[in-house]
Amino acid sequence: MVRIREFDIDQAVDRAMDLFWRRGYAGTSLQDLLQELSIGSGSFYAAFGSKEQLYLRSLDRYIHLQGGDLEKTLGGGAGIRPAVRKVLTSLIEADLTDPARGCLVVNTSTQCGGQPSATERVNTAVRQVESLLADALERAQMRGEISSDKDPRKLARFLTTVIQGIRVVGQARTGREFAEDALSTAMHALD
Amino acid sequence: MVRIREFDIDQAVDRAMDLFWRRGYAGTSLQDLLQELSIGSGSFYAAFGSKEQLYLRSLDRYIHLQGGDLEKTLGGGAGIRPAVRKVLTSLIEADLTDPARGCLVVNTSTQCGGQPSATERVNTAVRQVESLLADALERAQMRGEISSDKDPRKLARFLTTVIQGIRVVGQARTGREFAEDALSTAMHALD
DNA sequence: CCCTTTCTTGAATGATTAATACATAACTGG
DNA sequence: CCAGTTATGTATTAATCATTCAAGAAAGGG
Repeated sequence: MVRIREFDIDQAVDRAMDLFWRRGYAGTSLQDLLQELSIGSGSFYAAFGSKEQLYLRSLDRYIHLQGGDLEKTLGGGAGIRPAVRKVLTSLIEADLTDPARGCLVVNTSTQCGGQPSATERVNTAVRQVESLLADALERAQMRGEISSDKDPRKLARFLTTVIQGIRVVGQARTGREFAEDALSTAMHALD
Repeated sequence: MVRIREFDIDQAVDRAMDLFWRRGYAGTSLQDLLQELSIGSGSFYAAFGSKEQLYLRSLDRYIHLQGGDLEKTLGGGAGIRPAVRKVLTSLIEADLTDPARGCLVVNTSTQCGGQPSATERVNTAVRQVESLLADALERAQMRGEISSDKDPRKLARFLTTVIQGIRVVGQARTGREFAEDALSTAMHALD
């Protein structure tokens, strides 16, 4: 009954996410996006409304993907210690592999200038990490892996903060040792 | 022998630093700067060369000021624990007072897109924090405030990472409790 | 095979950007 | 008080920005 879209919207969001991730909001021009997505501006605005809306959509996608990864790692059969270690290690590796990316949530929080819709998402993302960690820590505590006098939520907030910190020093190109020293020290908080 | 400049360059750098700090590089237009500094574009380019050069100069100024503050707090007569606690607490307070600012170094690292001159400064700043903390921790260790089996540099890297993390979650508007939970957990690393 | 609907293409829009040019004004050594 | 030097203010530049618009193309029901 109608002409069908020639590109896949979800795939386009993923590609846009990658571009925003590496170059930031201001650093990604509409031309960059059009070229990366191989579409014209008409299609772009018909599909996404505006650059800002696509950014927010990309950010939502990012938060969803990261949350899924985190949940999977923390929910895998391993104990809480190797699981947390794996979470932190994979961040360090990611920063070493591609230092230009960092974390889209962190990038957003420093670039959005307090814009409500972006700030709200940043807050949501941080709270998501906090609660995924808190749940995992609580389960570990019930299994006896963590001393009963620890507060899982407090520990989760601590680890969330360390995660954000690692993402920052990772972008500062301080080298693997730096982040690994921070990691090994942070792990002692679980003891 | 010549006409003298009508504005104070150092003061102008301070004001520009404040603007870049709150609004970011891309978010601060030349017009914004000219208005804030109350000068014309001719004077601007004569004095600073370009927007980018002024940004780097503002960043240098920021790093210098922050380094001085940190050195002062860590060098004050207090023990290492209250000193470190004060450093972290003041960051939390700053984020609560003015969440739009955050840390200019962190902001730069996520906004510069890997530009060498900016990345280099970010690296320098992180290493500066690391070594100021490492020196203070080493002195504290010699005074017997810190157990001799600790590695001051490792601890310094950990605290540096926590500092960056606090700056991020502070901008995420997660509230005072969040950062304070992270702070109190982090302090145990010194025990 | 045509009509309706939706998508695509590409040019045009006006706003904003950083940066420059130039005439004028201020200051000082001689 | 004049000459030389440097700062200032304004107007302008060329580029780039996100967005809109209109005309043509694809698809499927009747």
